[in-house]
Amino acid sequence: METGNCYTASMNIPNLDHILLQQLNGIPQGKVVTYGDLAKMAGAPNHARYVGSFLKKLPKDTHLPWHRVINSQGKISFPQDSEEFNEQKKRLEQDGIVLLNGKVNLKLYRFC
DNA sequence: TGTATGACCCCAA
DNA sequence: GTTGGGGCCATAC
Repeated sequence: METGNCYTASMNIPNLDHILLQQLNGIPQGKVVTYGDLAKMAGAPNHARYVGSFLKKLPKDTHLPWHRVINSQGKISFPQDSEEFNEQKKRLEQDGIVLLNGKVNLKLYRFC
């Protein structure tokens, strides 16, 4: 199906995890989205925090572009002294996304 | 059933 | 542009 990106809905979500997976897979290389955006795309405007829990549940060796998900401030939700931070930063740079002062320019790289 | 925690968001100062 | 406080939902104990 043609990815229902940028779709907002306020209805009950039967399998939010499944939808989040689809939306996550639908993020093209070189683009990023915020937790709230991903949740909104899945039809759950206020489930931004759930997205974080969802990503945390993902296996470490997953091939999903979890690194393209950042907070609304354009920053990585990990402490700079964390391994995850460097890993995500490295992956973003691989996608052609440049981090300025540890922040991503959402104006340029924000999907949707 | 109630409390505490989390890869968060929005708004105001 | 940055920081802090309050609020949102779901999971774990």
